[in-house]
Amino acid sequence: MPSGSADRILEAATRLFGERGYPSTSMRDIGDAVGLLAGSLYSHISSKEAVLLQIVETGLDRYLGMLLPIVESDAPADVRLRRAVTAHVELVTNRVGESLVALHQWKFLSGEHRERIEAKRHVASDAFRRLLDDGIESGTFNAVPDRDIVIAGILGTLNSVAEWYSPKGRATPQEIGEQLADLLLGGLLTPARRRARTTKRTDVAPAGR
Amino acid sequence: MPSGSADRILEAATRLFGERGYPSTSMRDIGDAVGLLAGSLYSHISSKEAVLLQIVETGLDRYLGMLLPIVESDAPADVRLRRAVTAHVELVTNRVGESLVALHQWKFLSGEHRERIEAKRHVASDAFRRLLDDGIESGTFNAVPDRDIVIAGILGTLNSVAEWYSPKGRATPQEIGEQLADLLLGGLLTPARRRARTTKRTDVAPAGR
DNA sequence: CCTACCGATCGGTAGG
DNA sequence: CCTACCGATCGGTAGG
Repeated sequence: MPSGSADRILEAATRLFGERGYPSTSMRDIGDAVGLLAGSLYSHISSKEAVLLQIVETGLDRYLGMLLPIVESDAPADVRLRRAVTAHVELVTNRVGESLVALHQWKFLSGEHRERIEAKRHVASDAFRRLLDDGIESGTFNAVPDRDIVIAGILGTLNSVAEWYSPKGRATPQEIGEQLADLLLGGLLTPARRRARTTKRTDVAPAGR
Repeated sequence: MPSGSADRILEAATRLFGERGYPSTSMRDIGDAVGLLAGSLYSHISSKEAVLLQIVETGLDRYLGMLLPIVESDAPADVRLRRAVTAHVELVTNRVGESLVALHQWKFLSGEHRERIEAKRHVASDAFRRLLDDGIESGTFNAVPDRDIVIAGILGTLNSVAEWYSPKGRATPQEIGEQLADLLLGGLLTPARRRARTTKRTDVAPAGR
């Protein structure tokens, strides 16, 4: 139950950075949100960028702490992927502000801070890559020409949830997670239509590179 | 072949707004890129926000001009969806800067400008909704509990391409488009595994809301 | 935690 | 298209 001044500043900054972006949020905006003057914030924090770094790194660590045990469990690859998808959606919907900052505002970190965050982002996509490899090797997933495209596609879907999710929307986080898992794992096509398309695949191949 | 001063300013602003974001790009940055002083830009443009609006609206109009004829053609729904996916990827990879600005920086437009852009964004998601409805009605697509989740999932994947695509990457825009279409239309699961999962669907249903 | 302030930078303009 | 400048706002600090 965080309620110290530093925590309240961090909470307000998380919300504001997520809503308006880091460069568009001034220290005066954050001060207004917590009832302090801009200058007074510096009794509790060292710099604006240090606040950003802490939000981003906390969010990324939380995400990896959720993702890695799921990916490294010994369940079948498709079960692990489904769990990763639903857990991802639940984390992101539970912490929209933190997720938005961790996903987009890290670009405004400088130098070594930014490099450390980029390294942790790689840990996450590497985990998905292993998961995909496992599934292909075991015959659970279809072989794909380029795994990185599939990974980027999956993460594109999952990360975008932070941008449109509203707790007032029709669907619960669980329902969103299940439906996106169905989309990414099962696809849209009905089984009958899928067979028809598969046999005609070369008809729609690109003309050439 | 645009090469007037106003066009060169627009090109530079498109690249800079896409790379750093609108609030982090100063008129001096744009001036540097085209070899003018910040104040001199105002002989060719009326304001920084007017430049943003023109980039966003041009990009969105270009996108709708591509999407709507595809969605409204009389091909089967899955063919139309595949065409929309590949065309989306080709447009976004062909104009990364414009796409990034149109997709993310419109939030910094104010008042009526922003409202007009939001309306046009709705036109695009409405087109996808019709397409999905057509496919479900004709039995081409599986019925889904909430169409908007599927649409958001598809657009999340497609729009994220602008953030990671590089012309120096392994895959061509055509290959990316085909693979993402396979992912979104066909899914990852092999046919055998798909049947196994489908019969056990209720096992993994959420505990409740 | 406030008062009072710093130098830097912002979008934009007048006048030529 | 430049010179010269405007008021506003920025992140941050000294001193209490």
